[in-house]
Formats: sequence, structure tokens, C-alpha cells
Amino acid sequence: MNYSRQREVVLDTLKQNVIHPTAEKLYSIIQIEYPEVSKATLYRNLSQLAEAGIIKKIDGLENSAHFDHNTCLHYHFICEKCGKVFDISEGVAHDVVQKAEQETGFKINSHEIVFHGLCRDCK
Amino acid sequence: MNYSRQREVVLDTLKQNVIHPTAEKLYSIIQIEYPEVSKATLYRNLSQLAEAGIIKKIDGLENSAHFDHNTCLHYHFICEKCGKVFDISEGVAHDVVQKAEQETGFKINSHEIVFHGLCRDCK
DNA sequence: TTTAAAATGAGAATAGTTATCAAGTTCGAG
DNA sequence: CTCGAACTTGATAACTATTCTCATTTTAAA
Repeated sequence: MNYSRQREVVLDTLKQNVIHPTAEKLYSIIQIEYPEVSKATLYRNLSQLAEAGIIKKIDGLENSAHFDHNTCLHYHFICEKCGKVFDISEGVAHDVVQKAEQETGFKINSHEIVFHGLCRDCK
Repeated sequence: MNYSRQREVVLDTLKQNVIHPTAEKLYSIIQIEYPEVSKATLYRNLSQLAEAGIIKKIDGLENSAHFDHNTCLHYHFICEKCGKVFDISEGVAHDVVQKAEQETGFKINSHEIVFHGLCRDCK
């Protein structure tokens, strides 16, 4: 992967926004300071960075993918009322892969957990 | 919800196909025997049935939603090679909701786990 | 039987994302 | 340094999955 100013902007902006933004949300944030970054470039870079393991794509939340600069294993909670996304620590399901591999005999390479409910402010 | 022949076909066909089909896959299956069921009706009925809790929509697999006639709590595994979807029993993460609620103070109403890897035949 | 609510088919519309392609940029070999 | 191949970009077209629109048909309860 070669250096590009646009990719740097995408990654830096994602790092500064702990809100697990969607591509569109990130685009609107980036537009304010860096209107030279096009939407195609944003989507391309998000894919590439996720592919390279530098960021993480979160599927299973609403219709659109969210992105996370934190690539350490952890889970997500989305509030049904305010729509905010929160992190849940790995600890809540620490041996889940081992158990699932034992049960099935499959090789598990990754897994995600998404919780839905009401956050502290909304409940 | 009133009775409709089309809805009956959608539900019955889903029940007979344990493969967790996408809407498009289900459409192609239904088309063979019941070409009178339109795509709009299929999507509408899948939404309604899921809304009513009669079937379950599975998000977070590929780009498109899959549907499951089994509404009991369980998880899913998708094979990275053959694309097949398998069930994983609830037992692999039995106290995950309780732990997550304790950790966060949030009210959790539902959760999903998706595993990725290689199934027994593909590994 | 009447009738209001619900459901339908066909296709238009939308949202999110990916593909195309010509032009500009990066970077390592010479 | 400088040249070229590979990489990246912006603009926009295309695509996919899904939802919406609306005139027509079906359901079901009085």
C-alpha cells in the first residue's frame, strides 16, 4: 500500500471519532476539513484499511457498515433508541470460540457479537 | 395479519429450506412452484413475519439478509469457502447477556453471534 | 352481502456500495 | 535525480438489496 494523503485523512479522522461511524457519517465529518477527499476514495480506503487489518468493518448494525479503529477483539452494543454504538469487552464471552469449535469441529477464524437494547441514558 | 396464500407459501418454503436462505435465494426457490408470488410480496412478507417473531432475520452475513424459520435463541457460522450457514447452539455463550448487562448497566433485549471460518468439509 | 382493512403485482425509487477510466502520484531501480 | 510501473484519485455510472407507490384484488367481520 503506497502512501496517500487521502488515506491518511481517512484513518486519522476515524481514529479521532470513537463513535463507530458509518461511511456516510465519516464522509460528512471529513468533508468539513478535507473536501478534497471524494466518496469513492473514502469507500476504497475503508475497504483497503479493513482488508489490511488496520481498521475493522462492523457488519450487522442497521443497513450500513460501521467502522472501528480499534482492532482488538471486542463486541458492540447498539442502542435501539438513540442509535449510538458502544464497545463491550471481550470478557463477556471469553471462551466462546473454543466452545463453538468443540461443538462443531469447524475452524473458527473470527466472530462478532452484536447486542441490541437500551443504553444507560435511554432506558 | 390476515391470511394470504402468498404468505403461506413464503413461510412453508422457508420452513422446508434449512439453509438460511437470502431473500433472493428464497425467491428463486419459490418461483419454481409458485410463480404467482412477486418479489415485493416476498420481501413484504419476510419483514412482516420477522416483525411478528414468526421467523428471524439474520444480519451480518455478507451483504444481504438471511432468514431463519428457527426463532429459538441460537447463533450462526458461515463458511468462508463454501458460504454455507450453520447453526451453533446457545450453549457456547450461555451467560453472555447477563455479563454484558453487568458490565455496562445497559438493558439488553437481543443479541447475535456470527462466526466465520471453515466448515468440516472445507477445512 | 357489504365494506373497511389488508394484501397483492409491477415496477419505480432509494440507499449503500462497487466498478470504470482517464489523469495524477508514489517510489524504487538505475 | 529521473523514469516507469504500479498505485491512487475524482467523477460518475452501475449495481444490489430492499422499500415504496398505487391501482386492483382479497380477506374477514358485522
